[in-house]
Amino acid sequence: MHDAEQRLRQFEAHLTSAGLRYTRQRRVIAEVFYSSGRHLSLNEILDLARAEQASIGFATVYRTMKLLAEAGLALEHRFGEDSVRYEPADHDHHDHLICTRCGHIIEFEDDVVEARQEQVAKELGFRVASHRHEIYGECLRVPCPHEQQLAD
Amino acid sequence: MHDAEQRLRQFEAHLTSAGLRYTRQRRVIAEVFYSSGRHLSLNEILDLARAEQASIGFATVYRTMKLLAEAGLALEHRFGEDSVRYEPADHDHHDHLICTRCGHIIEFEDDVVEARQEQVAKELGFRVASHRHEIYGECLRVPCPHEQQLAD
DNA sequence: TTGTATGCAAAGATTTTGCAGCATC
DNA sequence: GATGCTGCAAAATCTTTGCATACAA
Repeated sequence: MHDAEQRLRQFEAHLTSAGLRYTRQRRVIAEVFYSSGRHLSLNEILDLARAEQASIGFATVYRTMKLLAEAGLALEHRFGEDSVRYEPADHDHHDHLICTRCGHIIEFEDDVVEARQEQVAKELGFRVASHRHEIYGECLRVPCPHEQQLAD
Repeated sequence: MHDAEQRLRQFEAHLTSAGLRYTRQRRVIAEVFYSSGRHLSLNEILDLARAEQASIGFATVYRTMKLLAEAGLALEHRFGEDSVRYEPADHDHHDHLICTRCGHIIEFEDDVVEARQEQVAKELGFRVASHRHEIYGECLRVPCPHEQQLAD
């Protein structure tokens, strides 16, 4: 995984080149986002950011995450019925396996699947722009070894 | 694709066996749902149903589609940023390829992908309960031959 | 008749935006 | 000092539910 510092610099560069400002709030939000667990909801990011600066508002988190997503530095997900979650876009493409028992999210990637879906799209006359592949299932190990819970 | 009539009978049987009622509204909603295009939003279903019976309310469509989904006769989807869409569960499992230009939705299935994802989950110690695989892309043919628009 | 269903409207939940004051460049 | 940013609150969406009335069995 890329260095969080590198992502912060990329964010700053993105803002600067667009004539936007790298404010204290945006830095704090990006920091907690890149240094914490993946797949965070806006409220989770807000809580983490407020630990650094209590006055930060939800709208600022909302708009900052939109900026990060537009800059290609964060990815938006909507797993199951949940609200939007953000994930740092700091490594290669991957898909997700979601435990229906504890909510734990495992990332995976599979070249065979990737190649096949290109082929399928091609046969249907399509050029792939992006895709989303989520597997929902249950961990076979009991007790479930994944401690993270779907929060918020 | 299964006969729409068959699905209506299954719905009626499901309701009856649960002590629920097969009302005019439920019949109308199921009829338009099974005889029309796939992947309809609740408002699209409402419009179609109101063409048959103008007094039908949104809440009735909402609750009826929930019933159909619980009965396994309809599938809920949430493509991209859209609201929920329903699809008749009247044939084998398949995934979706969504045109980012016109919103047209093509169904596909690929045994290689299906088999690989079982394998991936197994390697990670998971049993697959369900999955969702959506490819977003652009149709290479110009003009786009798909006339259906993402409505509502 | 009796319990369920309906339609309306209101409540919830989440996402998005307007705006007055504030901060950055 | 101008322009963009923040935090608040309100608006906009979409989903879900309470309730009085209507209806199916």
